[in-house]
Amino acid sequence: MTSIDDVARATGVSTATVSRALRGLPNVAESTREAVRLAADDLGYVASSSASGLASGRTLAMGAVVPSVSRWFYTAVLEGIDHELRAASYDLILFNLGGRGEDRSRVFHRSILRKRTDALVALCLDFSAEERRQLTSVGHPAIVVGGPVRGLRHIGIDDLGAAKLAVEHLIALGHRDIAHIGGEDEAGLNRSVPEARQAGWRDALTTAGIPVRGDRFVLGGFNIDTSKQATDVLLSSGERPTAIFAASDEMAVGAMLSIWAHGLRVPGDISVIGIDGHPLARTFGLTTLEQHPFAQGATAARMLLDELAGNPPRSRSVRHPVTFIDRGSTARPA
Amino acid sequence: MTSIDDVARATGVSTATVSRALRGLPNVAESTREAVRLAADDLGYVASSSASGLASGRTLAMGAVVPSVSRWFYTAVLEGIDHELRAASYDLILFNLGGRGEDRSRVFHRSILRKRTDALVALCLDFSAEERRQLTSVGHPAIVVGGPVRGLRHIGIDDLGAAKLAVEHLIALGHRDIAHIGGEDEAGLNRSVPEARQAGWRDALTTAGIPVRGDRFVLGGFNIDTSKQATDVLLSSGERPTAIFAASDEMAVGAMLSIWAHGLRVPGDISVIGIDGHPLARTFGLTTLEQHPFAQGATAARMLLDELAGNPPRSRSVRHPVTFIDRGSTARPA
DNA sequence: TTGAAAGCGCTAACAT
DNA sequence: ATGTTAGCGCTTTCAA
Repeated sequence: MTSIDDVARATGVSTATVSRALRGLPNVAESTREAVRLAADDLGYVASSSASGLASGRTLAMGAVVPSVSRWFYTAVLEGIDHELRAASYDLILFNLGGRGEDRSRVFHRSILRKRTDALVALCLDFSAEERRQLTSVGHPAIVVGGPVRGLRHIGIDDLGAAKLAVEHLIALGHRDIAHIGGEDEAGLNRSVPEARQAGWRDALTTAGIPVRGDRFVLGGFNIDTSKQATDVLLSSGERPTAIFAASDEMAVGAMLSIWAHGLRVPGDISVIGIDGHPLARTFGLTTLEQHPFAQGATAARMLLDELAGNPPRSRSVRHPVTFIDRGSTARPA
Repeated sequence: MTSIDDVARATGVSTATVSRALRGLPNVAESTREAVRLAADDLGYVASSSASGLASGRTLAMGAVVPSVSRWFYTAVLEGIDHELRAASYDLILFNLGGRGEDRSRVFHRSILRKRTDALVALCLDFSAEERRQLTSVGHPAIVVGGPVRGLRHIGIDDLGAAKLAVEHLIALGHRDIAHIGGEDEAGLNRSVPEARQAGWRDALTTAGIPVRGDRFVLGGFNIDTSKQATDVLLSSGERPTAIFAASDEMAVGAMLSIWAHGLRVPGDISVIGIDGHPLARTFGLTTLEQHPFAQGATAARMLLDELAGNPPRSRSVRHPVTFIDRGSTARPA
């Protein structure tokens, strides 16, 4: 491997100058910089990240801890993060907690505290007080995207408010029998999000003076299949609700499939509304409240990069707005 | 930050011994090892990856270059890779090429050759001769998952064969008017895969003595929406095909949605078959040929880890088997 | 089984 | 504008 010395020798300058020239630092003659660049290119020299990381104390990499990479929301947030990182020439280290819980502390220790990264963004994950202490002790700025957390800034939407908006939309159309398909995450992660959305459903009904019926709440698994099954149950009872508010777009699609399978129409027989802005919502003509995970991820990454650039940390959490998109899956009750 | 010296001092041994003890190397007294572990735990010591990377020449990280993280296939492969890496205590660096082509060489240079990783797996990506030369020169073993590539090993399925199987299945049911919805990748990436699948369609028809009609081939975009539109076109013509072979499961779902929207039944009026094993296939009762991206990713990662462990490189590419799953979306023609 | 010491390839003060 | 010189925190011979 060609090292910085090779380039220095080839150019006839010191390694310090090579380092400065290549990193675009000031106080290097343009002619020198050009010569160094040429030599580096010629020799195929690229600085070793271990060496520069060790010497400078910065890895130029950011870590993203995700509960899974197979869910739309997470990948969309990841893309937002990645977008900002690329602009800043930062690399992305992916820490996937996927499934098993035992791994978690190992991952945390082995990888995160090993200082492979300069900062950390966690998706819908909580940190224990101990973990936060450790993060602080390694000087790792961290931020959470998704669910709110204790003791750490976070980027997210107002889940309660968004859910209320969705249900209020249905109420405004004249619905009074509105069911809710609540989400449940496999690992018990991210519980606050489905809970907030459920609370929004209750609140909106209560505020409108509509009694909250226990049998109008069913649990799905944040995916199409289980939500479809949950809706099957909902529709098998004698009297059907006139509208369904699902805790996610995928769940709403599941509801639509169930409704269709029962020979009913959307929104003719039953109105359906979701939350997310999932691509399928467009495909299925689903009315929804879009949250913008890409933007959320980008915001998080930008905040951290800012901080790493030496700007004063913005300690405040950021609440992203949601967008109401009417695609016609809701209408006044028959 | 507590360093290896702190642990050495606390334990009263040399840093060399601490290093050996913590890494589980032989020739360390059990009592010493225990003491070192205790002290390390106590002090919250974790080795710096930059320092050990620099000293040892190994980063204990593997890079994955992906064209996008928002597509099912890629994330499934990633999970397979991640699974193996975790077992080996390797970290995963994600290089997302997402969209723009200009970025590519920058990413390649800046990140990959910077030796942040010990090995590289590329998803459905080709390498230029120059890039391969560079990879070799940094001693980076590399492998490709997905499309076949020149000059590099790759893990993948027999796309031509799988497509033939799908079409032969339809022919065996008695179909003679079989349409194909071909895939087209946005970035022009991964072109060989859709091409092979299309070739399989042609081959199977030809072999069965069925003329290949140009108007029975339409192009979708490897997603539900465009495939639905493509099918709309297919169905708007006078006489309908009796079966459709889609180049992916998502595309097959798009076809089903179009068919239903036309008031037709699957498989009553039109049979549909896909390729992939996408979760939606189950949801929609789609008959398909499952490829197993998780397994493909795992195989790739394992091969590289093997090689990094010093085992002789397996230079051969690996062809993964596909699994036929009949979910009833195909039947004999009416 | 353990320790001493020489790097690994860079960066960052401090000089010049 | 450029060079000198210490490290950064580990790993790894080589000795003991």
